[in-house]
Amino acid sequence: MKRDGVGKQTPVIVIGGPTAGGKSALALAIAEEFGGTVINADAMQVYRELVVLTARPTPAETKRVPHRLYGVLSARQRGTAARWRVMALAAIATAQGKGRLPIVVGGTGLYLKALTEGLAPVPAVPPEIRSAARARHTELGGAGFHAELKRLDPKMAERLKPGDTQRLLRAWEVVTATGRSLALFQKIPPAPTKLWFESFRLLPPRDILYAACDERARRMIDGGALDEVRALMALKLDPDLPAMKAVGVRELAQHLAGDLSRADALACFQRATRNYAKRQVTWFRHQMPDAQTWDAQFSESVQEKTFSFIRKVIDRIE
RNA sequence: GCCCAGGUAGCUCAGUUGGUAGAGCAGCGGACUGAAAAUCCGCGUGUCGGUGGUUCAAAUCCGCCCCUGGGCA
Repeated sequence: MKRDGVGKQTPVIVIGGPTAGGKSALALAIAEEFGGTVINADAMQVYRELVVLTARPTPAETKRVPHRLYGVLSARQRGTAARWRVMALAAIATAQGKGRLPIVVGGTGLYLKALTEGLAPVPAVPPEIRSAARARHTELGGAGFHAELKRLDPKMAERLKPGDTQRLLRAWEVVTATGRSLALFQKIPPAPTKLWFESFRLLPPRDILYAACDERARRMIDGGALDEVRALMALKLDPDLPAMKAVGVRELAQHLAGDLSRADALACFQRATRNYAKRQVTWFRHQMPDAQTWDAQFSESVQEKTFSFIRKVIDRIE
């Protein structure tokens, strides 16, 4: 949106929105129209083992236009917002170096925000401290751990709920490792990126979105998701790994283990997809307010509106 | 036809010895800075199957009727 001091630079297109809204199709269309590179901003599509379950672009699609950051990590690795950000920045630079329009697309709002607004400059927390945090949390329980954090870092404790395990752990790790509150790091203004972002969000009406979620889960289960989960389970990974938390993994694994009928597994999978989509809608509604908004799922008219918007923006620099 | 067991929120069900009802899930709203497809927070009026009755008071007790399972014929 803002391009003060960016000179003759080209924009970076950013597309966010809930799952099953057609973001990937829009990204692909833009890439073909403007000569772009699609860059994944989805926390789960980065894992190699998750293809069907994350609706990763097909080989036919990736042949039409370059796609980056899909399947670049193994499920046994831990992706993070920071790690993704580094990769995304590199992918953007490479695309621009080749004269291609970078199109960053994905449903992981945090990643998109990390890219466009930067992250707090917190030093890496040593693994020993991370596991110590976990051990301490198990030992004390949520309320006890929260009380301890209150002593170590009153500011963070105040804004976190005792049930919010994940953020509690992070706050504890950061004070323990650095001696400073995470809140302090977060107050440091991030270094400006020099990149010029043009952001879009696709927010379909709820009934259409939910129908698309149901359809998506059904297609996945019919399209090889069960085999994919079977293979993933055979890896016997730590269930705490991010890849193991992908929507559908738990539900389909339960079916494979015989604990859930196929119909029930599908119903649970669909429900989980809808729940996830709803959280994304809330996120994009409030955390990405400056984006150009289409209150619809992907369609030809959405595509046309987006194209003409981008054309206008590009014309201004020539 | 008879005998059991049920009919309570969109769904699954709680509801103590009568004091006009509440959980989980769903749904809705919200938070969100290195696990984010994660992790959390908030929101509960519904003909208690219907209808008569007993009672100051009925989801709760009694009668009749309707519906759904299961069993006996």
